[in-house]
Amino acid sequence: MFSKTCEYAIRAMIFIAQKSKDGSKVGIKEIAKGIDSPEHFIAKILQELGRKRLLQSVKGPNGGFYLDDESLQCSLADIVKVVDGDKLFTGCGLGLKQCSETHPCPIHHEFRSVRKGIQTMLENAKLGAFTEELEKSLTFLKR
Amino acid sequence: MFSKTCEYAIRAMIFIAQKSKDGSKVGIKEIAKGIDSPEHFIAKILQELGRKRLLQSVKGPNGGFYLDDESLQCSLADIVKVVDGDKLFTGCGLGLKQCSETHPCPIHHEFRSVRKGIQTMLENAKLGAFTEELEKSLTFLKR
DNA sequence: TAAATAAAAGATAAAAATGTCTTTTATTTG
DNA sequence: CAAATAAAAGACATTTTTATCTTTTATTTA
Repeated sequence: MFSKTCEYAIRAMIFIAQKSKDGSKVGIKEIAKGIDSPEHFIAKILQELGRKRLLQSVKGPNGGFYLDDESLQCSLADIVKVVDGDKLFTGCGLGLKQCSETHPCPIHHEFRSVRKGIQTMLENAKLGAFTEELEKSLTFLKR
Repeated sequence: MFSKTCEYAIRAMIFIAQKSKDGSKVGIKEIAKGIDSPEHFIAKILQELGRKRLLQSVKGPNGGFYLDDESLQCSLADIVKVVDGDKLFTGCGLGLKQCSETHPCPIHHEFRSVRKGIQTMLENAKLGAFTEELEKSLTFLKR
């Protein structure tokens, strides 16, 4: 469904969101451990998300990554678009570039509703909304 | 959503299904052209589908690939399972191996219904059912 | 201002997916 | 049976994705 890169991105952003709720910042080492990902690999991903303003960071002592109030309103769809592009939301299920509403592939119409469901779900999933269940250990991000 | 390999596989199987309706067989060259894919690459994929009995073939003059009545009843879900495995249907959206109903990731429950939608859609899409619209050029497989 | 800290950036490597080319095997037909 | 045909199989190449390691830049604190 998502690339591995995107899975890491989502997990990291949810992790940072949780840590950001009380205004604190979190270092890349802690993030990598917290979501069980390669440190430098997730660092690259976060740099990209930072450039796209989905995430904030500061260098130096007491620095780290965090999400401001606006970023906490980001949805998973926003992250997916930055990392994997929007082919999941708009691309043809069979990979046909010329596929469209008026020139559909054999599964175009069936796919439309499925895709819509994915998009709606991801757009409604705001980063700030995962904290409570994580705190209560009703959900998890590593193992 | 699917790997490129799987996209080719589905396109090829729908193509062969169409040709098989009148009992004729179709060669790998014609398939590759018909779905706009690399010839030897799709050949490999069809060999695998053949080994799994989703597809029939005969060698030699007048040989080629075809689908018997049973294979025409195959669903796209069957093909996806052979080519991409069942991670699309059962895997965690965030790539967490330990994720389950009782130990869910933050998006587990939201994902369940989306995944179910995909699975239902693919299981209901039988290879034999695409022919008519293709014949009428209401849908297409290349460009 | 010097030292320490932590992200940013760059370079390289490994693994997986995708694509191409050649040889082998099975089948049919004359 | 010999030749032609077409799939099966094997070897190899390229591209993309994923992962690792090193250097640079920015910031803070003593």
